[in-house]
Amino acid sequence: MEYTVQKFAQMAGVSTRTLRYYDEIGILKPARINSSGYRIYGQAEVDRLQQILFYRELGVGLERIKSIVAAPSFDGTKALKEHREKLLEKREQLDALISNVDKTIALTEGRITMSDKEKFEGFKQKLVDDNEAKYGKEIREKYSDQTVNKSNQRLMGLSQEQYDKMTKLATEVNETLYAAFKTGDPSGELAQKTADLHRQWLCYSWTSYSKEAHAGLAQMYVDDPRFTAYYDEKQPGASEFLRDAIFIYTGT
Amino acid sequence: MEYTVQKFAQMAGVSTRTLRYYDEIGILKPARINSSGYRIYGQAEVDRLQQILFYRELGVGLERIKSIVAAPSFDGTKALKEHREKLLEKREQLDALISNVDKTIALTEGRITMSDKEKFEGFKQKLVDDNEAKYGKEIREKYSDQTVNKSNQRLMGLSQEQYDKMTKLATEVNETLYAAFKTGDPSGELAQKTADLHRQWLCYSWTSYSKEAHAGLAQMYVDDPRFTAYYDEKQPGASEFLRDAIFIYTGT
DNA sequence: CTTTACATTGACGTTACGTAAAGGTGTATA
DNA sequence: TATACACCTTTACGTAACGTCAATGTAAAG
Repeated sequence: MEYTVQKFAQMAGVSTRTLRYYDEIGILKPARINSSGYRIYGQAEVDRLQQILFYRELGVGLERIKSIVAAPSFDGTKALKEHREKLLEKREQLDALISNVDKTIALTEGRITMSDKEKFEGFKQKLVDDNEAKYGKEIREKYSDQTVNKSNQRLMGLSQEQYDKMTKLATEVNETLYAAFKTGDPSGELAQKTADLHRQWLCYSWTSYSKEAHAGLAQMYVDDPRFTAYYDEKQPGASEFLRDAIFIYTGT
Repeated sequence: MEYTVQKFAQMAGVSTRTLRYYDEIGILKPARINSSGYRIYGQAEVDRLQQILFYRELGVGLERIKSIVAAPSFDGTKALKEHREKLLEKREQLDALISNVDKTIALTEGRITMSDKEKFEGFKQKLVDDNEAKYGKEIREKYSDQTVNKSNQRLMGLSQEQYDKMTKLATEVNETLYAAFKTGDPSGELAQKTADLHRQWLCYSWTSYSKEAHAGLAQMYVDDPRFTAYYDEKQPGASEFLRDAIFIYTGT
């Protein structure tokens, strides 16, 4: 497939000016120039622009991008896997920011207090040195693997301590739910405590917490037989009770 | 609490130059100037800078930010809730980018094909007009609520069509798993199809897909009695079989 | 054959600061 | 008391990554 500037730009979601600029600074030259002097882009340029945009998204300067993708040792696949890591990091930062906003909202509503320092959590970019991060990871993988349940933990990205807490929380949820169910009141103290424990438990496996998602999951506990079977086994109707409690907890 | 430029900058994670610039363009003036001409910032400035940085993070220009936060009708709490929405949107975009990277990696490994257009998914910023988005949402909430299972769908942010597909997929996963289990081979075609269907199903409830998380969940199916109970009920050992299939599928 | 859409190369403008220069201030230590 | 040193000030020029004209040539459609 061949593209003229405009077609190319439209498809990739950049401006024609950007493409010309990229040509100018030599970061992305067209495949060829036709008889009228038009820039014609081909397949290789499509893929290269994609790479460039990945780096750009991560805040890398064009000059550095140039030296990266122009290097003869440039390994596209490896770069992609690194992109992936960085994007996940960026998502963590974004999650931190979101939780910051959540906290700030709670602050204005007078539910909590926040230090000045906390107010800027999530803005600061983690400027991790590539090599350090990589070696650190290798070391961690090498030496932490002797612990039990390693595969699970590692896959979920949890530390031993976190994992222990998580399983302990799961037990607590069950116990509290059982006790709360007997009161019959989903808005009661015990039921609300169950909901809160459940939220805490969730936070170990969720990248970020939102009331809506929590409530959605609660509904799914009722709709999805997998969960219903589990909770209702010991106590028929427990799934619905838990859902009601969570709905009240999240204010849905 | 009072801060000099440096203290303030350090706490907020910005440069002193930035603070001076913000003073210069009148977007954030210090509370007062002391006898030596030093800028002194107070509590109000801390909160204001936080607001500014929220907007900046969203890519809003300083000139626009100025007119927003300087407006006498400026409602901090309302603004925060809007920030939250925008940040969630941004996260969706980021998730799209991550899934793009995942796809591109799969592409280089020859597992799938990708159109040129797909290659740029997630880069384009959704430039939603505030009002349109708001009205559109209100309208959607008003008129879509007559459908069945509304609460669940709405809470999960799914359309009727999506929800139907999701439940249909869940059934398919079960059926295929049952058939695959009988073959006894987790690397076989049927088992791998099960894993793929499972991935598809996941994508409805997960904000983003990653192999690691998928594999992690598979392990949890074995460790967490909630899931084990469900899958093993009809077919003892099904949970572990599914986990093995997914481990192979994700290459873990 | 004309209109319209799209291409080209300059060239200057813009945003949000970085970076240095030249100098005043506050305080701990020799 | 001197002086070192970290901190503050303003002024001013530099920069990255384009946006935005302007002037002009080309392709395709009616």
